[in-house]
Amino acid sequence: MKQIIQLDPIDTRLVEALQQDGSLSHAELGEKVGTSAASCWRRIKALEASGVLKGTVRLVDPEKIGRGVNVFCNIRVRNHAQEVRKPFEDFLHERPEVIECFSMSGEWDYLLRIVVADVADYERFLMRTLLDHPAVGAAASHFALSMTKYTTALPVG
Amino acid sequence: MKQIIQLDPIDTRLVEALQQDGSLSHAELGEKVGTSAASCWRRIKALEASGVLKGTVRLVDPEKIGRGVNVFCNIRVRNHAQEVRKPFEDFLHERPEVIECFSMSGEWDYLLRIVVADVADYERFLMRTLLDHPAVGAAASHFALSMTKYTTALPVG
DNA sequence: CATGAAAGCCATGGTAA
DNA sequence: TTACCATGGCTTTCATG
Repeated sequence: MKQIIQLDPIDTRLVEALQQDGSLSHAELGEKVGTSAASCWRRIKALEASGVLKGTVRLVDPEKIGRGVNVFCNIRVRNHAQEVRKPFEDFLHERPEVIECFSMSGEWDYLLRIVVADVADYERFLMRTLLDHPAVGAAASHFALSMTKYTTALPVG
Repeated sequence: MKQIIQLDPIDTRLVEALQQDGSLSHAELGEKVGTSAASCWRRIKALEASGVLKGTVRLVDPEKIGRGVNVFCNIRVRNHAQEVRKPFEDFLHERPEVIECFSMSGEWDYLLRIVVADVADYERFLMRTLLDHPAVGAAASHFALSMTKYTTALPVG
């Protein structure tokens, strides 16, 4: 059972602010959320300790590095045994072009988001990497035309 | 036409490192990628200016704040005119539970990733918010059972 | 011309009251 | 919460390959 952490109004605004900009100083954060820098510092430490706040990352423009094409791929596994799924999931973790993977209810077992340079690049990945994996029974690919919205910020509070 | 920026080996490692941990100091980065702190500083400024590096964000554990349920929702719009799609996209930008939205090729027009607390929470969002929007013609929802992989780091180089 | 070393200033984190 | 201090990072300059 996962523990949900309750946040007071200041923590809530703090987490909102940090999700938007992780480079703010404690003083700026204090100003923004309505408390002092020292208080911010303590709250952030507590939020890190409780596991609410995770890492700080720098975001990259996909287009600028030639990874502007998003493909969603539904996967059905040959066999639902853990001995089949686990190695497949490990394999996905090692593939950097697989940005997201969800285990799904319904007709398909997994939904993957994959970033590639172009259609030919995806063909290579699909044919030579994904479909080669022994766990994969069936796959259905859907190309995105554009990214309408993408955020790492979750609604909080 | 989007411009793809070519990165030399040091820039590549720099961007890789910053995508993993955006809180490293220039000195630590220099050590990691094999150059000096000053050089790192200059390179980062250039990568920001060229648009490769975007913001720094803090990540939050979805489970810990009660947003552990992911739903993927396919949407078909009533009408493909820009006068219909644009207001719908603006509407999605205002909905914080909509984390990602892609305009899609194929049978459906949009694919949304939505984070909610539980199934009842999703029902409210679907019935009272999404399906109420005049642009929405049809919707098909798929629940994730678990998040197998999630990263913000794109493959570079 | 870009890089790396050196140095000073300043802001920041951390602590004590 | 406020005030303070010391640490360390940011930024510039300069010499070098």
